[in-house]
Amino acid sequence: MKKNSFKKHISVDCVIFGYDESNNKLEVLLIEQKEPAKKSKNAFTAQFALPGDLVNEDEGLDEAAERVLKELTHVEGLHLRQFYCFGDPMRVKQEKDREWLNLYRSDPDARVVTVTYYTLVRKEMIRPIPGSFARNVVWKNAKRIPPLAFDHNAIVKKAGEDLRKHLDSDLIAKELLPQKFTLRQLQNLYEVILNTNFDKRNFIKRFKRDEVLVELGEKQKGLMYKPAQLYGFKKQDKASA
Amino acid sequence: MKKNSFKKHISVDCVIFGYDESNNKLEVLLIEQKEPAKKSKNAFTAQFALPGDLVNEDEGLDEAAERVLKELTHVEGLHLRQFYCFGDPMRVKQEKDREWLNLYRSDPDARVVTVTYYTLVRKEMIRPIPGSFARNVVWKNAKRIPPLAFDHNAIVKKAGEDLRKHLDSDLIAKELLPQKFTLRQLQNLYEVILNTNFDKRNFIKRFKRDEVLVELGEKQKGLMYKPAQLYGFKKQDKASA
DNA sequence: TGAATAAAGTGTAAAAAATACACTTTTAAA
DNA sequence: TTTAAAAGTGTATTTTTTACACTTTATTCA
Repeated sequence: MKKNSFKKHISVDCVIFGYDESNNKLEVLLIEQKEPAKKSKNAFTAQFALPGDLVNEDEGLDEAAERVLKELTHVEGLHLRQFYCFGDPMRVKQEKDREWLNLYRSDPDARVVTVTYYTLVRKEMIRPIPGSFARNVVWKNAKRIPPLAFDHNAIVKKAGEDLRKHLDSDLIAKELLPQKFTLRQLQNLYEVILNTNFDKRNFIKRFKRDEVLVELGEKQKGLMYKPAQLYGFKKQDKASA
Repeated sequence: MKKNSFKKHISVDCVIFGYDESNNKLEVLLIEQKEPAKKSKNAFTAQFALPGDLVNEDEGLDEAAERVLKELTHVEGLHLRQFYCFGDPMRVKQEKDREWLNLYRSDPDARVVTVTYYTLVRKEMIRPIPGSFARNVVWKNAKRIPPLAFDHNAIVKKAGEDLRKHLDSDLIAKELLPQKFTLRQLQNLYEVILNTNFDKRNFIKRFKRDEVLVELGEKQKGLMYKPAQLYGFKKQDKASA
């Protein structure tokens, strides 16, 4: 086997959307870059960044994205969707990113092309753990993403566009709601992702017609006001294009 | 600058759809791999493949795709759309592709991740010229793609899906019709790409409603039967998401 | 010049989908 | 039993989609 030059040049980055039902917020999981143990001469300015990593020589792209996700969240089996490949020759050459590259990359000058993925998760289902590169892990409102390392702001933006485009056809809501949920929960989710408001009655008609929901004949319990009917998603046949 | 290991690992591949108006066929441009000048021991079995190449160290991905396209067709300014990144660690490790890799790659065992693009062109607008890797250049009906090198069959398949998905919203027809065209030409194009048949009247209603066409007040000339009204696409404002 | 040919051109009715809109019911707490 | 909070529910209108067939026009050839 030849020298392992592959590993320098391809990375994956993950945009992990976390849905917080309690306040109906959509957030993005970011890491805060870690300062090295022994301080370097220049003060290290930690930036926020997407979780990501170089792809190992023998590792598939999807697999690498899963690994990154798993290392961070200890959750497996989330559906990751590849959405774009960012490869500007200058994308890892900005001054602001220099320090971090010097600290963590065997070849800090290497050009890196990154393949990006997004996924969705219920925020309360995971307790992210900062990995080796990260000092901290934070959720940031998807509408107010701070300046990020590299070209990560562009990546988050594109991930959001893709998410909104596929929300309906991909049945993404299934990944973000509990198994049993109310129509209101479903509507809240759509409203926060698409950043709109729907009329209750019209909103439901769509799902009724498409026959994706099952009425479970159960109701919510232990809440202050009128409990709502619970629904689930129908199991769908594996018939697609 | 460090040693140039980038160039081994990232390629672009282009799915070039050619539209032949005269027989209403949609075709894909393939190269036939070239046998080396001095024959190697084993007989070289030429495969068909997508035009593509390794990305240069200082070159953007889009830029590389444009270069590949230009080298092959001598046409510039076509709109290339990135649609997926294929990175299976085994994608260039099949026995059938060994010979070609040995002949043309400085590091035939290197793992290569490929970023894929598709574009559309009126077939008669270009006369493709085989480049350095290619013995020949051929158009193949998009519905009957022969077995290709590497994972190129999967790439073509996905390109087709993406094309069909974006045909309407991306106004792709604009790239495949002459400046002045008849409604029948427009319909033929849609029919061959989507592989369906439309009712003439209903088909047109959509465009009338969306106000993307301009009636030019001219008619076809010099044909045997009733000449049709000519249309053009409206210039569109640069307002999009 | 008129008959034949080939494709262009054209409208309407029915069904389905999307939208706008407001009051009643249910539950638990006070 | 009153109150608070959210669930639940129906209809009329508009828009969009679909289905469907005959007439008109320009040209070619007897």
